[in-house]
Amino acid sequence: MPTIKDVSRKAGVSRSTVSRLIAGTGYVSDAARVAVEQAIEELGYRPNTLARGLRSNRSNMIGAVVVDVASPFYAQMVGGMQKGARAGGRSVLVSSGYADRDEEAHAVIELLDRACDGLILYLENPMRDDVVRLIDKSKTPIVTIGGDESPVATAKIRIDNYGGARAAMRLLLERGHRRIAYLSGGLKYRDTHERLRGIAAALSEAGLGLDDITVVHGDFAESFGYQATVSLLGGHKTYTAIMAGDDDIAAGALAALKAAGKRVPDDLSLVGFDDNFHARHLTPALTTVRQPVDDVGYAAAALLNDILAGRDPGQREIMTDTELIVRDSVGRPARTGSREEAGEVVP
Amino acid sequence: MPTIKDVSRKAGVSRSTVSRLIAGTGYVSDAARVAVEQAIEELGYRPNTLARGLRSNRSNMIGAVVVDVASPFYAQMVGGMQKGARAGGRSVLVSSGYADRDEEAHAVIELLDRACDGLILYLENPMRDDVVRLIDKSKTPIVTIGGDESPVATAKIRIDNYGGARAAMRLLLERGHRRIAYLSGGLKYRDTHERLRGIAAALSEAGLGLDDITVVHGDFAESFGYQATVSLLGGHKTYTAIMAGDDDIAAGALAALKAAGKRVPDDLSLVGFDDNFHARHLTPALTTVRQPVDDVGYAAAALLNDILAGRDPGQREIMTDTELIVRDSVGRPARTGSREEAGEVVP
DNA sequence: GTGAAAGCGCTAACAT
DNA sequence: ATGTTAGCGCTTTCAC
Repeated sequence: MPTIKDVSRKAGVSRSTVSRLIAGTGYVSDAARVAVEQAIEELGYRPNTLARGLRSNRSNMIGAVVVDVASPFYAQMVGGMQKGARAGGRSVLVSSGYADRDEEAHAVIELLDRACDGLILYLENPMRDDVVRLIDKSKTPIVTIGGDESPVATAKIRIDNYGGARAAMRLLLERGHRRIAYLSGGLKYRDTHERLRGIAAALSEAGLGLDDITVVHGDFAESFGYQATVSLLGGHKTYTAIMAGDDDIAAGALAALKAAGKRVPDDLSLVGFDDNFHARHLTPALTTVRQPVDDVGYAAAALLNDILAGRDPGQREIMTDTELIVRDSVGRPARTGSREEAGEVVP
Repeated sequence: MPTIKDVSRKAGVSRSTVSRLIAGTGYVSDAARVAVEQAIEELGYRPNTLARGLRSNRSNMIGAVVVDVASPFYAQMVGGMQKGARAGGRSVLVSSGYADRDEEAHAVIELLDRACDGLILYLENPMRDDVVRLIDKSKTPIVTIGGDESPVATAKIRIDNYGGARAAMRLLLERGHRRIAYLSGGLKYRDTHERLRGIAAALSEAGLGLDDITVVHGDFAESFGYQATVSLLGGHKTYTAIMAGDDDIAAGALAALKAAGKRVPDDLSLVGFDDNFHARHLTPALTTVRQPVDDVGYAAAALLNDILAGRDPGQREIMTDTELIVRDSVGRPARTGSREEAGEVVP
């Protein structure tokens, strides 16, 4: 591989001149420019990124930690980051934290070691102290997505889980549902809490509270949705609507509902969260809350580009909106929903 | 950030000793070891990857080009690569080629520039000549997934598209289907051709040929599946089974079938390909061919680890098997399928 | 406008 | 077993 030295020799100039031309910094005469460009062309010269990085202490890479790249949700987010990073001439190095504190620490350290210019962090756990210190010491700018618990964040992108959950619950309420079960994801995930707050807000607008619905805590998994729904159906209470903590849970709930001979939305309504890939493939197509994952990834990378370029990004905290995607899984409560309890009658 | 120099000073030894200890190469006395380890600990020293890479011309990164990280299929593959790479102490730098020749070239060049130790390539287009030359010049080992058209491959991982398609078609044939339509993906994708060969093989076993079924070429997209199925249904021929080039096409076909009031599998059977995330969420759950995407990613990274370590990987070409996942979308042909044409009667 | 020179942090002969 | 030295390829004062 030819080096800058080869180019300079061939062009009959000094290495500095070549360097200046490439970097576009400083003046270069036209004669020199032509000679150097030709030499580069003929030699097939490519600057050595490692050397450049060592010298300038910049790798032109953005590091990203997500829960798991293999999951469609995060994959989309990473896709957005790549596009955003590319706009600033950077690449994205991704690592998975698998929602485990030590794995997350490991991932961050890996990226820091590789001298990433900045980090985008989607973490599920509070950051380990040693990692916090490492970040501080390296002065690497950090953009966090979602959580706000990280003390090291230079800027934050937040997803409006609160508003999304509120919109979903509002829809249920507006359609007249009162006997509602919420199949929540695990309490260890931070999104869970925000969504719960949103639900409470919607309920409160209708003069209700969380106590007026049934909340079951589990995990963001299809199996939880299935089992919880089976339990719900077997219990003494009756329901006209189920809200799921995410679309996986919703898929499980739907399967259980079908297995029990319940029609959706005629007998029961169902709402999800995320607008995952499979949401619109369910039958009926799932009404759910879309998170703008790719936009979020893009915005995070763009923000980092700004920060790294010394540009003021304007805002240090960006809230991205969710969107209620109305499909076919929500209807009005069945009048005959609960003959045995002549409870609330909805118009 | 402390450097090796700081460590050596603090430990009262030379930089070489520190370097040797870290690299685990050469002898280090116990006294020195203790002193150095303590200094590293106290200083919070982390070796500078860039400097190390510049010196040794190794980045400890594996570069990967896939069609699009944001798509669940490739995301899973990348997930596998990460696990495989980590086993060898390497990270994965991913770039998307978007099935475009120049984008793919751009992606490969980016990875090469970053001094990746080896590359995993899932390309949809023949590699541009200048890129081929670049790879040759850099002597970077290459593992290709799927395609075999790349002249630069050090090793290859292949997915048995041929066997998978054959198995799917065999299933249809065994169940008695003869009026079959195949909604193929675009001819520009190489998988398309292999699958077509597999289908031809299965047909030939039954004494038939490709001419005995209807093949429609389109794109690997839901919209194509939908439109093609609408056309099929509106034509003068009748069908008892549809085989789709992938699960997206199958999803579109299913939607069109439902819209036309056809029941699956009672009126028509449907098979997909890929076992995408949504396959089992369709109603009925889709019978399809699973590609072991994550295994493939893992294997590719493991292969590269072997090659880079100078170990003989045993095989330079690994064929990974596909698996027929039988769910609920395939049945026997409806007896009354085509009253108007008293064609073949199947048992 | 251009070149000389120093040095980023590390590794690997080579010498001791 | 350890230190000395040179240099990987590049950027960046500084001097002219």
